[in-house]
Amino acid sequence: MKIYNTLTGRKETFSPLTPGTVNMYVCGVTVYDVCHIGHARSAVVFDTIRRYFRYRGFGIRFVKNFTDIDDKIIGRAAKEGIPWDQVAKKYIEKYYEDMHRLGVEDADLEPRATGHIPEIIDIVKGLVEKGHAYVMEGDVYFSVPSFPGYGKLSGRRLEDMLAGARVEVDERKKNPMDFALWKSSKEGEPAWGSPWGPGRPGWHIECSAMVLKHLGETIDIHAGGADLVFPHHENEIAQSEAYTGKPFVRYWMHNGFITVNKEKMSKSLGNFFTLEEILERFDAESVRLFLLQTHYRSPIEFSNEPLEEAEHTLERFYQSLERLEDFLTAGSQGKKECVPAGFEEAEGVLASFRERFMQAMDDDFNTALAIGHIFELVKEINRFLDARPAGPKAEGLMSRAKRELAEAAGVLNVFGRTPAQWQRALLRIKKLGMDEAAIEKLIEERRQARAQKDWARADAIRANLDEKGITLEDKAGSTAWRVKI
RNA sequence: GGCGACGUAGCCAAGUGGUAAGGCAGAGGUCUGCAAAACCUUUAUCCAGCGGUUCGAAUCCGCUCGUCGCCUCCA
Repeated sequence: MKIYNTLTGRKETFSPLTPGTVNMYVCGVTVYDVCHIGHARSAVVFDTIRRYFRYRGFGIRFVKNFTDIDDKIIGRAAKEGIPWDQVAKKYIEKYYEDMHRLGVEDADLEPRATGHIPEIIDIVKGLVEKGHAYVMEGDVYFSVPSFPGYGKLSGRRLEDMLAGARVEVDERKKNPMDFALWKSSKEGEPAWGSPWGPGRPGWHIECSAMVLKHLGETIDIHAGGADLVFPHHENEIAQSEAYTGKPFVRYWMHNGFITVNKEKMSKSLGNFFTLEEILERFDAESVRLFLLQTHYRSPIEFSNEPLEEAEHTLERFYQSLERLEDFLTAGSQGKKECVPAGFEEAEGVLASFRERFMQAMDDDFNTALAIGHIFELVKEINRFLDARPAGPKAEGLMSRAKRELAEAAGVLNVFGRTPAQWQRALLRIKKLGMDEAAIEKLIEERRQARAQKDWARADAIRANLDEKGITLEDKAGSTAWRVKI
């Protein structure tokens, strides 16, 4: 298995510290507002990676935090007129709601900054004792020049950063690059007691504390969005390694951004789309597929078009799955065995499928390629079924195909529903104003018209449904309806 | 100003040394009462441009152009 490591800038063969088990920490969200599609990308990508590790037989301890105290939460509390911890609670709940819809599984552990104040204080104390941090009027700062490796993750040198001159000027810091480990609180702000007076933790220290407590001094994988590389992860390395004297993280993974008009989607630019509004218009599975159809490190341009394409892709998948299931359900009782000419080819594609799927995923979690392989198999299934096969040999092949698809689907956590569930979900999300019963009733009317060869009447019913967004498909013994995309 | 990434068909997107996956859209065909779907054929002599390394490069190196990111909170 190969993983691109931000620390070295290249793909490396993955081997965990303890063979067979992976310790992984993902930076979650700061809960001061609802999530946008960018947050979803990070969650979905690392959820998929976690699932793949399990699929490959690794034991994995997967930790994802919530930052539930910081300036933005305090600001939001003032704005909404509710206590800061109510802000955190509200947006944590919203986070779960959104992420569950996207098929993101809860982490094994979801620690919060405020649940680790004593651990944070211990580390800050230790850093002060070791001379890596200093106290200034109730604040504690990490001394960046005291840590020689500073800049190794983001690939920059201290001098270069200072030359940038966009660093805030804070006279109390000894060095402009120094960052807060502990912030004294003003009157009325949330505060915890500490050796330096009442205050709250700085942003970066919580992750160091939670990693250390729940996963250990050196962990295998630490992940998050690419915007966390600097300063957040750089600072985490500095404070953690200065404190423990051990390497902090072995593989750093960062996902790429979602862009809008080529620009990074962000709160400050105001060009973001919340998950709430996207999930109002698109089924969650379409969104998840949309996110996985691009390699996790590449940027994704956000717009309706690729989301609609993802719907198409799902439609194609579920239609083939339906054919496959119909074929298996019907069975070959009373039919003459027929092994079509394409049997060998189909068998070949099927036999190599799992291997190709794993090869793609082994290569830095190339979900886009893996999905491509799924569609090669889908095409082969369609082709095979087009040849009207019958008999145990064909059935055996197709039930194997079904199992293989289900297995891959389980890893990516897309393509996992039944075709009927997919259609119902589409019917709901597209708000066509028709329910299943009404559609079935019209299909029955049309069936009768067709039985009498009243083509005009049958076509009128079909046209009527088409106008409302429903396409009919006449199959061997029945008619299926589909939501037009 | 410093550091870095990316530029593949009409669109999306894989592909890091061996001769361009997959999807969408388009054209023609098979199937169908007609459709729809599916399948078949077809759609990049070529991977931003120019040089170089190599038997061989979209893939490695250099330069140019373009786009974006980080350097400030940020997934």
